[in-house]
Amino acid sequence: MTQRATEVSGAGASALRRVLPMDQLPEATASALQQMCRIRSFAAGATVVHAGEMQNSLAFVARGILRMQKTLQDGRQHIVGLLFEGDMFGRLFDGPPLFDVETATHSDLCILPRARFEALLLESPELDQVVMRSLLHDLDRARDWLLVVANGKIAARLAGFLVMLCARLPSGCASSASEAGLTELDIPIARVDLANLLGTRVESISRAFHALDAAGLIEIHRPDLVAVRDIEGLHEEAGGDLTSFRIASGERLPPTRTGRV
Amino acid sequence: MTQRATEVSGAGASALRRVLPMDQLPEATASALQQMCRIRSFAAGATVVHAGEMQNSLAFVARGILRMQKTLQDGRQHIVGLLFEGDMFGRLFDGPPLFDVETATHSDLCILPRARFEALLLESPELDQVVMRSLLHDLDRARDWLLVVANGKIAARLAGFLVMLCARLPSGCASSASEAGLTELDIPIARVDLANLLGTRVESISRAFHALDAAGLIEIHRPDLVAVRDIEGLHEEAGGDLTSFRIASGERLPPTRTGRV
DNA sequence: CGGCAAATTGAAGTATTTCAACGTCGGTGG
DNA sequence: CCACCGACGTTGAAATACTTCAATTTGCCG
Repeated sequence: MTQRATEVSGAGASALRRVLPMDQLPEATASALQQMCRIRSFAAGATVVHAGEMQNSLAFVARGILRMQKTLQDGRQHIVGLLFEGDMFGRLFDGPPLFDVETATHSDLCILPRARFEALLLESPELDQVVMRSLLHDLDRARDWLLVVANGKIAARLAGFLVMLCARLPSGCASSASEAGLTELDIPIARVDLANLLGTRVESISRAFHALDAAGLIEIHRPDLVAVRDIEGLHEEAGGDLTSFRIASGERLPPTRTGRV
Repeated sequence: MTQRATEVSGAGASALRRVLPMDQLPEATASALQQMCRIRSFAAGATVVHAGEMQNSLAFVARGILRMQKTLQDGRQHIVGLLFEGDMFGRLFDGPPLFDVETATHSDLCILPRARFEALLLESPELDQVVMRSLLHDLDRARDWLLVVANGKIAARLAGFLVMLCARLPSGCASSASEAGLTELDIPIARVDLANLLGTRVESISRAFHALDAAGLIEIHRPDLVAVRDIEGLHEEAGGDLTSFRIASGERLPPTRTGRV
Protein backbone atom coordinates (compact mmCIF):
# COMPACT_ATOMS: atom_id res chain seq x y z
CA MET A 1 0.00 0.00 0.00
CA THR A 2 3.04 2.24 0.32
CA GLN A 3 4.86 4.33 -2.23
CA ARG A 4 2.80 3.09 -5.14
CA ALA A 5 3.27 6.09 -7.33
CA THR A 6 3.45 6.88 -10.96
CA GLU A 7 6.01 9.32 -12.20
CA VAL A 8 4.41 11.77 -14.56
CA SER A 9 6.59 13.26 -17.23
CA GLY A 10 6.54 16.97 -18.00
CA ALA A 11 3.61 19.20 -17.06
CA GLY A 12 5.26 20.38 -13.83
CA ALA A 13 4.67 23.98 -14.71
CA SER A 14 0.93 23.81 -15.12
CA ALA A 15 0.54 21.82 -11.93
CA LEU A 16 2.59 24.35 -10.00
CA ARG A 17 0.44 27.13 -11.34
CA ARG A 18 -2.65 25.52 -9.86
CA VAL A 19 -0.94 25.35 -6.51
CA LEU A 20 0.93 28.59 -6.09
CA PRO A 21 0.24 32.15 -7.19
CA MET A 22 3.07 31.97 -9.67
CA ASP A 23 2.27 35.35 -11.12
CA GLN A 24 3.11 36.93 -7.78
CA LEU A 25 6.60 35.49 -7.91
CA PRO A 26 9.52 36.94 -9.81
CA GLU A 27 10.61 35.14 -12.93
CA ALA A 28 13.74 33.67 -11.38
CA THR A 29 11.86 32.18 -8.46
CA ALA A 30 9.15 30.75 -10.66
CA SER A 31 11.54 29.04 -13.00
CA ALA A 32 13.65 27.73 -10.12
CA LEU A 33 10.50 26.20 -8.67
CA GLN A 34 9.55 24.66 -11.96
CA GLN A 35 12.96 23.16 -12.34
CA MET A 36 13.03 21.54 -8.92
CA CYS A 37 9.43 20.39 -9.10
CA ARG A 38 8.59 16.81 -9.84
CA ILE A 39 5.06 15.52 -10.21
CA ARG A 40 3.99 12.19 -8.84
CA SER A 41 0.66 10.54 -8.98
CA PHE A 42 -0.67 8.31 -6.21
CA ALA A 43 -3.57 5.92 -6.13
CA ALA A 44 -6.18 6.29 -3.39
CA GLY A 45 -5.12 4.70 -0.11
CA ALA A 46 -1.38 5.14 -0.62
CA THR A 47 0.86 6.18 2.24
CA VAL A 48 2.87 9.15 1.08
CA VAL A 49 4.66 9.96 4.31
CA HIS A 50 5.34 7.86 7.39
CA ALA A 51 5.42 9.59 10.76
CA GLY A 52 8.91 9.72 12.18
CA GLU A 53 10.58 8.93 8.91
CA MET A 54 12.87 11.72 7.82
CA GLN A 55 11.83 13.35 4.59
CA ASN A 56 13.99 15.09 2.07
CA SER A 57 11.03 16.60 0.32
CA LEU A 58 8.11 18.90 0.68
CA ALA A 59 5.00 18.59 -1.39
CA PHE A 60 2.05 20.56 -2.68
CA VAL A 61 -1.24 18.93 -3.50
CA ALA A 62 -1.92 19.47 -7.20
CA ARG A 63 -5.00 17.29 -7.26
CA GLY A 64 -6.86 15.05 -4.87
CA ILE A 65 -7.44 14.90 -1.14
CA LEU A 66 -5.08 13.47 1.47
CA ARG A 67 -5.37 12.63 5.16
CA MET A 68 -2.92 13.65 7.86
CA GLN A 69 -3.25 11.11 10.63
CA LYS A 70 -1.68 9.88 13.80
CA THR A 71 -1.75 6.31 14.95
CA LEU A 72 -2.35 6.13 18.67
CA GLN A 73 -0.84 3.62 21.05
CA ASP A 74 -3.95 1.50 21.19
CA GLY A 75 -3.97 1.25 17.42
CA ARG A 76 -6.74 3.76 16.95
CA GLN A 77 -6.08 6.25 14.23
CA HIS A 78 -6.93 9.87 14.43
CA ILE A 79 -7.07 12.23 11.50
CA VAL A 80 -5.73 15.67 12.33
CA GLY A 81 -6.66 17.26 9.07
CA LEU A 82 -7.29 16.90 5.38
CA LEU A 83 -5.14 18.29 2.60
CA PHE A 84 -6.79 19.78 -0.45
CA GLU A 85 -5.57 21.13 -3.73
CA GLY A 86 -3.04 23.87 -3.08
CA ASP A 87 -2.08 22.75 0.42
CA MET A 88 1.53 22.25 1.33
CA PHE A 89 2.84 19.54 3.59
CA GLY A 90 6.11 18.22 4.89
CA ARG A 91 8.26 19.72 7.58
CA LEU A 92 9.96 22.93 6.65
CA PHE A 93 13.24 23.57 8.52
CA ASP A 94 12.63 20.65 10.76
CA GLY A 95 12.93 17.05 11.73
CA PRO A 96 10.85 14.05 10.75
CA PRO A 97 7.11 14.46 10.25
CA LEU A 98 4.78 13.96 13.18
CA PHE A 99 2.03 12.14 11.35
CA ASP A 100 1.35 9.92 8.38
CA VAL A 101 0.01 11.34 5.16
CA GLU A 102 -2.20 9.07 3.08
CA THR A 103 -4.14 9.70 -0.07
CA ALA A 104 -7.91 9.63 0.32
CA THR A 105 -8.45 9.93 -3.40
CA HIS A 106 -6.24 9.53 -6.42
CA SER A 107 -3.81 12.42 -6.03
CA ASP A 108 -1.11 14.31 -7.88
CA LEU A 109 1.62 15.89 -5.83
CA CYS A 110 4.27 18.47 -6.69
CA ILE A 111 7.35 17.21 -4.94
CA LEU A 112 10.10 19.67 -4.10
CA PRO A 113 13.49 18.81 -2.64
CA ARG A 114 13.45 20.27 0.83
CA ALA A 115 16.95 21.70 0.93
CA ARG A 116 16.62 23.48 -2.39
CA PHE A 117 13.21 24.83 -1.51
CA GLU A 118 14.47 26.15 1.80
CA ALA A 119 17.40 27.78 0.06
CA LEU A 120 15.05 29.37 -2.43
CA LEU A 121 12.94 30.69 0.44
CA LEU A 122 15.92 32.63 1.73
CA GLU A 123 16.60 34.08 -1.69
CA SER A 124 13.08 35.01 -2.60
CA PRO A 125 11.16 37.13 -0.09
CA GLU A 126 8.09 36.82 -2.31
CA LEU A 127 8.05 33.05 -2.05
CA ASP A 128 8.78 33.33 1.63
CA GLN A 129 5.76 35.53 2.04
CA VAL A 130 3.55 33.16 0.09
CA VAL A 131 4.62 30.31 2.33
CA MET A 132 4.14 32.33 5.48
CA ARG A 133 0.65 33.35 4.47
CA SER A 134 -0.12 29.75 3.72
CA LEU A 135 1.04 28.78 7.20
CA LEU A 136 -1.08 31.47 8.79
CA HIS A 137 -4.02 30.20 6.83
CA ASP A 138 -3.34 26.63 7.93
CA LEU A 139 -3.34 27.81 11.52
CA ASP A 140 -6.72 29.45 11.07
CA ARG A 141 -8.11 26.28 9.61
CA ALA A 142 -6.66 24.15 12.37
CA ARG A 143 -8.41 26.40 14.88
CA ASP A 144 -11.63 26.09 12.96
CA TRP A 145 -11.27 22.36 13.25
CA LEU A 146 -10.89 22.75 16.98
CA LEU A 147 -14.24 24.49 17.14
CA VAL A 148 -15.86 21.83 15.02
CA VAL A 149 -14.39 18.84 16.78
CA ALA A 150 -15.00 20.19 20.26
CA ASN A 151 -18.72 20.26 19.63
CA GLY A 152 -20.59 18.16 22.11
CA LYS A 153 -23.01 16.59 19.69
CA ILE A 154 -21.88 14.50 16.76
CA ALA A 155 -24.44 15.93 14.38
CA ALA A 156 -23.00 19.38 15.07
CA ARG A 157 -19.50 18.15 14.29
CA LEU A 158 -20.66 16.59 11.08
CA ALA A 159 -22.45 19.80 10.14
CA GLY A 160 -19.22 21.70 10.76
CA PHE A 161 -17.31 19.27 8.60
CA LEU A 162 -19.77 19.69 5.75
CA VAL A 163 -19.56 23.44 5.98
CA MET A 164 -15.78 23.39 5.85
CA LEU A 165 -15.91 20.95 2.98
CA CYS A 166 -18.19 23.29 1.04
CA ALA A 167 -15.82 26.11 1.79
CA ARG A 168 -12.83 24.29 0.38
CA LEU A 169 -14.16 22.44 -2.58
CA PRO A 170 -13.31 23.82 -6.02
CA SER A 171 -16.98 23.97 -6.89
CA GLY A 172 -17.53 26.28 -3.92
CA CYS A 173 -21.00 25.20 -2.96
CA ALA A 174 -21.57 27.96 -0.45
CA SER A 175 -22.63 30.65 -2.86
CA SER A 176 -24.75 28.59 -5.18
CA ALA A 177 -26.54 26.94 -2.29
CA SER A 178 -27.73 30.20 -0.82
CA GLU A 179 -29.56 31.07 -4.00
CA ALA A 180 -30.36 27.84 -5.78
CA GLY A 181 -30.95 25.84 -2.63
CA LEU A 182 -29.43 22.52 -3.58
CA THR A 183 -25.80 21.78 -4.18
CA GLU A 184 -24.34 18.36 -4.50
CA LEU A 185 -21.39 17.62 -2.31
CA ASP A 186 -18.99 14.74 -2.73
CA ILE A 187 -17.87 13.28 0.57
CA PRO A 188 -14.24 12.60 -0.24
CA ILE A 189 -13.58 10.16 2.59
CA ALA A 190 -15.21 7.03 3.89
CA ARG A 191 -17.28 6.84 7.07
CA VAL A 192 -14.43 5.24 8.98
CA ASP A 193 -12.19 8.18 8.20
CA LEU A 194 -14.93 10.62 8.99
CA ALA A 195 -15.31 8.90 12.34
CA ASN A 196 -11.57 9.19 12.99
CA LEU A 197 -11.65 12.80 11.94
CA LEU A 198 -14.54 13.75 14.18
CA GLY A 199 -13.46 11.60 17.10
CA THR A 200 -16.30 9.13 17.08
CA ARG A 201 -17.49 5.82 15.49
CA VAL A 202 -18.90 4.94 12.11
CA GLU A 203 -22.29 4.11 13.54
CA SER A 204 -22.60 7.54 15.09
CA ILE A 205 -21.56 9.16 11.84
CA SER A 206 -24.20 7.25 9.99
CA ARG A 207 -26.87 8.25 12.47
CA ALA A 208 -25.71 11.86 12.37
CA PHE A 209 -26.02 11.92 8.58
CA HIS A 210 -29.55 10.67 8.79
CA ALA A 211 -30.35 13.10 11.57
CA LEU A 212 -29.22 16.03 9.41
CA ASP A 213 -31.27 14.60 6.58
CA ALA A 214 -34.32 14.30 8.79
CA ALA A 215 -33.79 17.88 9.93
CA GLY A 216 -33.98 18.95 6.29
CA LEU A 217 -30.45 20.33 6.19
CA ILE A 218 -29.11 17.82 3.70
CA GLU A 219 -30.32 15.07 1.40
CA ILE A 220 -28.47 11.79 1.23
CA HIS A 221 -28.25 10.64 -2.36
CA ARG A 222 -25.55 8.06 -1.85
CA PRO A 223 -23.33 7.41 1.14
CA ASP A 224 -20.64 9.49 -0.53
CA LEU A 225 -22.87 12.05 -2.21
CA VAL A 226 -25.19 14.39 -0.38
CA ALA A 227 -27.00 17.54 -1.39
CA VAL A 228 -26.79 20.56 0.85
CA ARG A 229 -30.25 22.02 1.36
CA ASP A 230 -29.41 24.70 3.89
CA ILE A 231 -25.81 25.68 4.33
CA GLU A 232 -26.71 28.45 6.77
CA GLY A 233 -28.59 25.95 8.85
CA LEU A 234 -25.60 23.64 8.85
CA HIS A 235 -23.38 26.47 9.92
CA GLU A 236 -25.69 27.32 12.80
CA GLU A 237 -25.91 23.69 13.82
CA ALA A 238 -22.13 23.69 13.95
CA GLY A 239 -22.00 26.62 16.34
CA GLY A 240 -22.03 29.39 13.83
CA ASP A 241 -18.63 30.97 13.88
CA LEU A 242 -16.45 29.20 11.39
CA THR A 243 -13.97 31.49 9.74
CA SER A 244 -13.75 29.25 6.71
CA PHE A 245 -17.45 29.62 6.17
CA ARG A 246 -17.42 33.37 6.33
CA ILE A 247 -14.58 33.49 3.88
CA ALA A 248 -16.24 31.00 1.56
CA SER A 249 -19.51 32.87 1.51
CA GLY A 250 -17.63 35.91 0.33
CA GLU A 251 -18.10 37.86 3.52
CA ARG A 252 -15.75 40.77 3.84
CA LEU A 253 -14.95 41.09 7.50
CA PRO A 254 -15.14 44.83 7.97
CA PRO A 255 -12.82 46.44 10.47
CA THR A 256 -15.29 47.91 12.90
CA ARG A 257 -13.01 50.44 14.45
CA THR A 258 -9.34 50.69 15.10
CA GLY A 259 -8.44 48.76 18.20
CA ARG A 260 -5.50 49.20 20.44
CA VAL A 261 -3.56 46.43 22.07
CA MET B 1 -12.87 44.74 31.95
CA THR B 2 -11.29 45.92 28.74
CA GLN B 3 -7.98 47.57 28.07
CA ARG B 4 -7.11 47.95 31.72
CA ALA B 5 -3.38 47.99 31.28
CA THR B 6 -0.42 49.48 32.97
CA GLU B 7 2.34 50.95 30.87
CA VAL B 8 5.67 49.75 32.12
CA SER B 9 8.63 51.99 31.55
CA GLY B 10 11.96 50.67 30.27
CA ALA B 11 12.90 47.02 30.53
CA GLY B 12 11.75 46.23 27.02
CA ALA B 13 15.05 44.62 26.19
CA SER B 14 15.05 42.04 28.93
CA ALA B 15 11.44 41.13 28.24
CA LEU B 16 12.19 40.64 24.56
CA ARG B 17 15.08 38.40 25.41
CA ARG B 18 12.76 36.07 27.31
CA VAL B 19 10.54 35.87 24.29
CA LEU B 20 12.80 35.66 21.28
CA PRO B 21 16.19 34.09 20.69
CA MET B 22 17.79 37.51 20.43
CA ASP B 23 21.25 36.07 20.19
CA GLN B 24 20.31 34.43 16.89
CA LEU B 25 19.44 37.78 15.40
CA PRO B 26 21.87 40.29 13.96
CA GLU B 27 22.58 43.38 15.98
CA ALA B 28 20.59 45.69 13.73
CA THR B 29 17.47 43.54 13.92
CA ALA B 30 17.72 43.13 17.65
CA SER B 31 18.04 46.81 18.33
CA ALA B 32 15.24 47.65 15.89
CA LEU B 33 13.02 45.23 17.77
CA GLN B 34 13.96 46.73 21.08
CA GLN B 35 13.19 50.18 19.85
CA MET B 36 9.74 49.35 18.55
CA CYS B 37 8.85 47.18 21.51
CA ARG B 38 6.59 48.50 24.21
CA ILE B 39 5.71 46.54 27.34
CA ARG B 40 2.25 46.56 28.80
CA SER B 41 0.95 44.81 31.83
CA PHE B 42 -2.60 43.48 32.09
CA ALA B 43 -4.59 42.31 35.08
CA ALA B 44 -6.21 38.87 34.95
CA GLY B 45 -9.49 38.85 33.07
CA ALA B 46 -8.68 41.72 30.75
CA THR B 47 -9.67 41.63 27.09
CA VAL B 48 -6.58 42.38 25.06
CA VAL B 49 -7.98 41.85 21.59
CA HIS B 50 -11.55 41.85 20.33
CA ALA B 51 -12.43 39.55 17.43
CA GLY B 52 -13.10 41.47 14.27
CA GLU B 53 -11.51 44.65 15.52
CA MET B 54 -8.59 45.65 13.36
CA GLN B 55 -5.28 45.68 15.17
CA ASN B 56 -2.25 47.74 14.45
CA SER B 57 -0.09 45.64 16.67
CA LEU B 58 1.32 42.22 17.25
CA ALA B 59 2.29 40.97 20.65
CA PHE B 60 4.51 38.47 22.37
CA VAL B 61 3.68 37.08 25.77
CA ALA B 62 6.47 38.05 28.14
CA ARG B 63 4.73 36.72 31.24
CA GLY B 64 1.39 35.16 32.09
CA ILE B 65 -1.19 33.04 30.31
CA LEU B 66 -3.86 34.23 27.91
CA ARG B 67 -6.91 32.64 26.30
CA MET B 68 -7.80 32.78 22.61
CA GLN B 69 -11.55 32.35 22.39
CA LYS B 70 -14.47 32.57 20.06
CA THR B 71 -17.92 33.57 21.13
CA LEU B 72 -20.52 31.43 19.40
CA GLN B 73 -23.91 32.55 18.20
CA ASP B 74 -25.72 31.04 21.14
CA GLY B 75 -23.48 32.94 23.54
CA ARG B 76 -21.36 29.92 24.37
CA GLN B 77 -17.68 30.61 24.39
CA HIS B 78 -15.10 28.27 23.09
CA ILE B 79 -11.42 28.52 23.82
CA VAL B 80 -9.27 27.62 20.80
CA GLY B 81 -5.98 27.76 22.61
CA LEU B 82 -3.90 29.19 25.38
CA LEU B 83 -0.95 31.52 24.98
CA PHE B 84 2.10 31.05 27.15
CA GLU B 85 5.32 32.90 27.65
CA GLY B 86 7.08 33.32 24.33
CA ASP B 87 3.99 32.90 22.17
CA MET B 88 3.17 35.43 19.53
CA PHE B 89 -0.31 36.56 18.64
CA GLY B 90 -2.02 39.03 16.37
CA ARG B 91 -2.53 38.75 12.65
CA LEU B 92 0.57 39.05 10.57
CA PHE B 93 -0.05 40.38 7.04
CA ASP B 94 -3.72 40.15 7.49
CA GLY B 95 -7.08 41.50 8.43
CA PRO B 96 -8.82 41.71 11.79
CA PRO B 97 -8.32 38.93 14.32
CA LEU B 98 -10.71 35.99 14.32
CA PHE B 99 -11.02 35.57 18.06
CA ASP B 100 -10.79 37.43 21.33
CA VAL B 101 -7.68 37.31 23.44
CA GLU B 102 -8.14 37.61 27.19
CA THR B 103 -5.69 37.35 30.02
CA ALA B 104 -6.15 34.33 32.26
CA THR B 105 -3.50 35.52 34.68
CA HIS B 106 -1.73 38.80 35.24
CA SER B 107 0.29 39.20 32.06
CA ASP B 108 3.03 41.28 30.51
CA LEU B 109 3.01 41.70 26.77
CA CYS B 110 5.62 42.97 24.32
CA ILE B 111 3.65 45.07 21.90
CA LEU B 112 5.08 45.66 18.45
CA PRO B 113 3.61 47.93 15.78
CA ARG B 114 2.47 45.62 13.06
CA ALA B 115 3.61 47.60 10.04
CA ARG B 116 7.09 48.15 11.39
CA PHE B 117 7.43 44.54 12.41
CA GLU B 118 6.33 43.34 8.99
CA ALA B 119 8.81 45.69 7.36
CA LEU B 120 11.54 44.37 9.61
CA LEU B 121 10.61 40.82 8.62
CA LEU B 122 11.36 41.64 5.01
CA GLU B 123 14.70 43.13 5.90
CA SER B 124 15.87 40.45 8.27
CA PRO B 125 15.78 36.87 7.01
CA GLU B 126 16.88 35.71 10.45
CA LEU B 127 13.85 37.24 12.12
CA ASP B 128 11.68 35.93 9.34
CA GLN B 129 12.97 32.47 10.01
CA VAL B 130 12.36 32.75 13.73
CA VAL B 131 8.78 33.78 13.06
CA MET B 132 8.25 31.02 10.54
CA ARG B 133 9.55 28.41 12.92
CA SER B 134 7.26 29.76 15.57
CA LEU B 135 4.31 29.43 13.21
CA LEU B 136 5.25 25.86 12.37
CA HIS B 137 5.43 25.13 16.05
CA ASP B 138 2.03 26.71 16.64
CA LEU B 139 0.61 24.47 13.94
CA ASP B 140 2.02 21.39 15.63
CA ARG B 141 0.51 22.42 18.88
CA ALA B 142 -2.86 23.16 17.32
CA ARG B 143 -2.83 19.64 15.90
CA ASP B 144 -1.93 18.25 19.29
CA TRP B 145 -4.97 20.04 20.65
CA LEU B 146 -7.05 18.38 18.00
CA LEU B 147 -5.96 14.98 19.24
CA VAL B 148 -6.66 15.93 22.83
CA VAL B 149 -10.03 17.52 22.23
CA ALA B 150 -11.27 14.80 19.91
CA ASN B 151 -10.91 12.22 22.65
CA GLY B 152 -14.19 10.55 23.39
CA LYS B 153 -13.90 10.49 27.14
CA ILE B 154 -13.59 13.65 29.15
CA ALA B 155 -11.02 12.25 31.57
CA ALA B 156 -8.79 11.53 28.58
CA ARG B 157 -9.13 15.10 27.34
CA LEU B 158 -8.29 16.44 30.77
CA ALA B 159 -5.28 14.14 30.96
CA GLY B 160 -4.14 15.49 27.61
CA PHE B 161 -4.55 19.02 28.82
CA LEU B 162 -2.48 18.35 31.91
CA VAL B 163 0.28 16.75 29.86
CA MET B 164 0.43 19.71 27.53
CA LEU B 165 0.39 22.06 30.48
CA CYS B 166 3.34 20.23 32.01
CA ALA B 167 5.13 20.41 28.69
CA ARG B 168 4.76 24.16 28.43
CA LEU B 169 5.20 25.37 31.96
CA PRO B 170 8.51 27.05 32.78
CA SER B 171 9.06 24.61 35.62
CA GLY B 172 8.90 21.76 33.11
CA CYS B 173 7.30 19.13 35.27
CA ALA B 174 7.77 16.30 32.82
CA SER B 175 11.34 15.46 33.68
CA SER B 176 11.19 15.86 37.42
CA ALA B 177 8.00 13.84 37.63
CA SER B 178 9.47 10.80 35.99
CA GLU B 179 12.14 10.52 38.63
CA ALA B 180 10.83 12.20 41.76
CA GLY B 181 7.24 11.19 41.19
CA LEU B 182 5.38 14.26 42.39
CA THR B 183 5.31 17.64 40.73
CA GLU B 184 2.93 20.37 41.63
CA LEU B 185 1.05 21.89 38.77
CA ASP B 186 -0.84 25.16 38.84
CA ILE B 187 -4.03 25.05 36.85
CA PRO B 188 -3.93 28.50 35.29
CA ILE B 189 -7.58 28.72 34.32
CA ALA B 190 -10.87 28.22 36.09
CA ARG B 191 -13.12 25.19 35.61
CA VAL B 192 -15.47 27.13 33.37
CA ASP B 193 -12.63 27.95 31.01
CA LEU B 194 -11.36 24.40 31.13
CA ALA B 195 -14.84 23.25 30.17
CA ASN B 196 -14.89 25.67 27.24
CA LEU B 197 -11.45 24.54 26.21
CA LEU B 198 -12.26 20.84 26.29
CA GLY B 199 -15.73 21.21 24.87
CA THR B 200 -17.71 20.09 27.88
CA ARG B 201 -19.28 21.37 31.13
CA VAL B 202 -17.88 22.33 34.50
CA GLU B 203 -19.52 19.40 36.22
CA SER B 204 -17.87 16.92 33.88
CA ILE B 205 -14.52 18.61 34.40
CA SER B 206 -14.91 18.30 38.12
CA ARG B 207 -15.79 14.64 37.86
CA ALA B 208 -12.90 14.01 35.48
CA PHE B 209 -10.44 15.59 37.93
CA HIS B 210 -11.64 13.33 40.67
CA ALA B 211 -11.58 10.32 38.37
CA LEU B 212 -7.91 10.97 37.56
CA ASP B 213 -7.26 11.38 41.25
CA ALA B 214 -9.01 8.11 42.05
CA ALA B 215 -6.95 6.43 39.32
CA GLY B 216 -3.80 7.57 41.10
CA LEU B 217 -2.59 9.73 38.24
CA ILE B 218 -2.88 13.03 40.07
CA GLU B 219 -3.54 14.40 43.52
CA ILE B 220 -5.91 17.30 43.97
CA HIS B 221 -4.49 19.69 46.55
CA ARG B 222 -6.70 22.62 45.74
CA PRO B 223 -9.07 23.16 42.82
CA ASP B 224 -6.32 25.13 41.11
CA LEU B 225 -3.35 23.12 42.34
CA VAL B 226 -2.77 19.46 41.60
CA ALA B 227 0.23 17.20 41.89
CA VAL B 228 1.12 14.97 38.98
CA ARG B 229 1.84 11.47 40.20
CA ASP B 230 2.28 9.72 36.88
CA ILE B 231 2.87 11.84 33.82
CA GLU B 232 3.38 8.76 31.65
CA GLY B 233 0.08 7.42 32.80
CA LEU B 234 -1.61 10.69 31.96
CA HIS B 235 -0.05 10.64 28.55
CA GLU B 236 -1.33 7.13 27.93
CA GLU B 237 -4.77 8.03 29.17
CA ALA B 238 -4.74 10.86 26.64
CA GLY B 239 -4.04 8.52 23.76
CA GLY B 240 -0.28 8.50 23.96
CA ASP B 241 0.98 10.37 20.97
CA LEU B 242 1.31 14.02 21.89
CA THR B 243 4.20 15.70 20.17
CA SER B 244 4.45 18.30 22.89
CA PHE B 245 4.96 15.58 25.43
CA ARG B 246 7.72 13.90 23.53
CA ILE B 247 9.50 17.18 23.09
CA ALA B 248 9.04 18.13 26.72
CA SER B 249 10.38 14.86 28.00
CA GLY B 250 13.55 15.51 26.03
CA GLU B 251 12.95 12.76 23.53
CA ARG B 252 15.03 13.11 20.42
CA LEU B 253 12.95 11.81 17.58
CA PRO B 254 15.49 9.77 15.63
CA PRO B 255 15.18 9.56 11.90
CA THR B 256 14.61 5.86 11.41
CA ARG B 257 15.63 5.69 7.80
CA THR B 258 15.56 8.03 4.90
CA GLY B 259 12.14 8.09 3.35
CA ARG B 260 11.14 9.03 -0.10
CA VAL B 261 8.04 10.94 -1.05
C1' DC C 1 -24.37 -15.43 -8.59
C1' DG C 2 -21.47 -15.38 -4.55
C1' DG C 3 -18.35 -12.82 -1.67
C1' DC C 4 -16.63 -8.84 0.38
C1' DA C 5 -16.39 -4.21 2.14
C1' DA C 6 -18.94 -0.29 3.49
C1' DA C 7 -23.07 1.50 5.42
C1' DT C 8 -27.05 1.09 8.11
C1' DT C 9 -30.17 -0.34 11.85
C1' DG C 10 -31.42 -2.16 16.45
C1' DA C 11 -30.84 -2.84 21.31
C1' DA C 12 -28.30 -2.83 25.56
C1' DG C 13 -24.64 -0.61 28.18
C1' DT C 14 -21.90 3.44 29.36
C1' DA C 15 -20.70 8.27 29.54
C1' DT C 16 -22.07 12.86 29.54
C1' DT C 17 -25.44 16.54 30.07
C1' DT C 18 -28.75 18.80 32.59
C1' DC C 19 -31.02 20.50 36.56
C1' DA C 20 -30.87 21.07 41.27
C1' DA C 21 -28.75 21.41 45.66
C1' DC C 22 -24.95 21.97 48.68
C1' DG C 23 -20.17 23.42 50.38
C1' DT C 24 -16.28 26.52 50.48
C1' DC C 25 -13.91 30.65 50.16
C1' DG C 26 -13.23 35.62 50.14
C1' DG C 27 -15.08 40.04 50.33
C1' DT C 28 -18.60 43.48 51.97
C1' DG C 29 -21.06 45.83 55.13
C1' DG C 30 -23.66 45.96 59.33
C1' DC D 1 -16.42 40.42 64.55
C1' DC D 2 -19.76 38.06 62.19
C1' DA D 3 -23.67 37.50 58.96
C1' DC D 4 -24.50 37.68 54.28
C1' DC D 5 -23.60 37.31 49.50
C1' DG D 6 -21.67 35.89 45.17
C1' DA D 7 -18.36 33.17 42.61
C1' DC D 8 -16.66 28.82 42.18
C1' DG D 9 -16.37 23.99 42.82
C1' DT D 10 -18.48 19.70 43.99
C1' DT D 11 -22.07 16.14 44.33
C1' DG D 12 -26.46 13.65 43.22
C1' DA D 13 -30.11 11.90 40.20
C1' DA D 14 -32.74 11.78 36.02
C1' DA D 15 -32.59 12.57 31.01
C1' DT D 16 -29.99 12.30 26.92
C1' DA D 17 -26.39 11.01 23.71
C1' DC D 18 -22.98 8.10 22.43
C1' DT D 19 -20.64 3.51 22.24
C1' DT D 20 -20.63 -1.22 21.70
C1' DC D 21 -21.99 -5.48 19.86
C1' DA D 22 -24.79 -7.92 16.76
C1' DA D 23 -27.39 -8.36 12.74
C1' DT D 24 -28.81 -6.79 8.27
C1' DT D 25 -28.64 -4.26 3.97
C1' DT D 26 -26.41 -2.25 0.05
C1' DG D 27 -23.38 -1.89 -3.71
C1' DC D 28 -19.46 -3.44 -6.10
C1' DC D 29 -16.31 -6.72 -8.21
C1' DG D 30 -14.73 -11.07 -9.61
